[in-house]
Formats: sequence, C-alpha cells, structure tokens
Amino acid sequence: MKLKTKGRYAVMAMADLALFEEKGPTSLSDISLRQNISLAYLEQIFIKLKQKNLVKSVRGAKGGYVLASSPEEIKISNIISAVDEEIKTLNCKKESKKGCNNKFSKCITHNLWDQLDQHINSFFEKVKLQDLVKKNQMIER
Amino acid sequence: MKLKTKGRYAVMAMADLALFEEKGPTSLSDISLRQNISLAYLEQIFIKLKQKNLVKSVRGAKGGYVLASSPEEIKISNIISAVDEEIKTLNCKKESKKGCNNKFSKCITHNLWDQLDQHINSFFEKVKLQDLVKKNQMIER
DNA sequence: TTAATTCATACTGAAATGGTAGGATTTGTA
DNA sequence: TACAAATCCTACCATTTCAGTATGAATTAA
Repeated sequence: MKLKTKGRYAVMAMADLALFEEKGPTSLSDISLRQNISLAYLEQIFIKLKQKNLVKSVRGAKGGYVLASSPEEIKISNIISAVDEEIKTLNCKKESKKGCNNKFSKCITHNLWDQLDQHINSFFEKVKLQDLVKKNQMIER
Repeated sequence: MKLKTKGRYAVMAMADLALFEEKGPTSLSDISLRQNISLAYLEQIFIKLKQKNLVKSVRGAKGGYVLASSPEEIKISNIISAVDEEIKTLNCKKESKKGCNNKFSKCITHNLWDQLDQHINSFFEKVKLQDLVKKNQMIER
C-alpha cells in the first residue's frame, strides 16, 4: 500500500509553489530543479492540477504557475485526488465475482475497508498546504 | 493508493477462520469456496501467516489451519504486515537521488508522509479480528 | 493405500507505473 | 520582428508489480 509518485510529486510541487508564491509565476523548470522531478513529468501533473483549479497558468516567456487560492485554503486531499485519482483501498462494489457476493459470509471485511478509506481521507482533509510551508520555513530560517 | 489483494484476502481468510473456529482446523479449500479466493493463492498467503505465528497448521487429511491466538488478540495490523503489505507511503529515505536531498527545500513533504503512515497504521492497530467477526455474526443471525 | 491436505517454488500474462519524446502554441523581451 | 522561454498536448515505452497458475512434493487420517 503506497502512494504513487504523481501524488507525492504534486504535493511537493504545490508546496514549492507556495514557498515562492510572492515572486510571481513559478516555472516548472524551476520546480524541476529544486524538487528534482523531471520537467516533462511535472507538465503532466500540472495539467491535472490546472484542470481541478488548484493552480493558474501564465503562458509564454516569464510565465509559470501560481496557486489558484491561498495555501491555507488548499487541502492535501484536493491535491492528491487531482492527480492520484482515488483513495479506494477496496474494490468490492465494482467486481461482482470477487470479494463481496460469497454465500456464507457476505464480505466480512467490507466495512473495514470503507472505514479505512474514510480514515485516510480525513487525514488528507485536515492538512492544508499552509501546514507544510510553515514547517518548512521554520527549518529554513 | 490502494491495498493489494494479498492484504485483503489475508484479512478475509483470517476472519473466516475466526468464524469457524470451534469446528477445528479449517482447510484452505473451505475458505477458498466461501471467500471465493483461489486455493493456490491462499496457500501462499497462509505460508506467510504461519511464519508470523498468526495461524497454526495441521498437516495431512482432515487438517487445516487454526488461529494461533484468540480473535480479540489479533490485530489487523499483524495480518496486513504478515503478508508484506508494507504501509510505507513514501520512499524518501531509501533513494538518495530523488525526493529528499534537494538543495533548496529539504523534502518539504517528508513529515507529511511519515504522519500518514502512522495514521494508517494506528487504524490497523486499533481494529481486532474479533471486531470483524462480531459484526458479521450480528448480520448473520 | 489413498485421498485430503499443507508446503514450496517456479513461472506467467496483463496491467500499472513512472516516466520520455516530440512537437505545437503562446508570449515577453531584445 | 525574431527568438527564447514557457505552457500545452499526446503518443509511446520499458520496467516492474500484481495477481494469480502450475507443478510437484511431503504429511497424515481413515
């Protein structure tokens, strides 16, 4: 059970954006250098972040990306779900053959996985982008 | 981000074992039928469960598996980790190139992933096998 | 002896993952 | 106006991982 790189990179990149917020649009090549993520890969990630209105783009030379809202309003859950599709640890519902519809014990563990999903999601809901940046600034200064 | 089938199946199988506890050793073929999991796959899973002392085996005809301890003592976390379902959402530490050692912001998100792991693990620590079985019995009767 | 069972390990097809590659488009600035 | 720096777009690809199969033991109750 682990997070995909896209989710991780997205959060890293958004945190980076937040850190350099006041300096205007941040280019992906800057983020690429600072966070050590390939430019082309970042491009894919930011397409999705933009589609979900988490960032705004500024095209052309001296362009880049800026946060669409302030760091204290952006939840980690928003970022993860924008690129990482879903936090669905089970696939009971979709499959009709496996998992759920066995005769004797009707998906004993169904509730467990549902609760797990909720548990994980609630974690990501609680943490804001601001929380990461604050912590980081304290280390830096 | 999702759980692997081995983790899911292991919990399902253990719950099944707990349900039919009093009837002596439960064979994997029984579990296979009830939970709709292939026998050969269950065998692999139970090798690991046995190695971690979660179940005991009874070889030969009329054999099978029994729980090594009582359902209220067995945590879900034990089961999941036994089948090497790693709850490590990040891989910051291992890789020296990616993730952590960038110059400007030293792994901004490092703490976040650590906390996430703890959060998930604490969930699995809290829930016991007994909790699943109880719930299921209530539905059954 | 035989059938039912666990034990052990090798193999495999398919899908997902983690990217690359190569362009096209936009736009500030020299 | 030309150019370079940037986003945008989409196809492709090489591994790796996943989720099992397959096969053949060894063990033991009946």
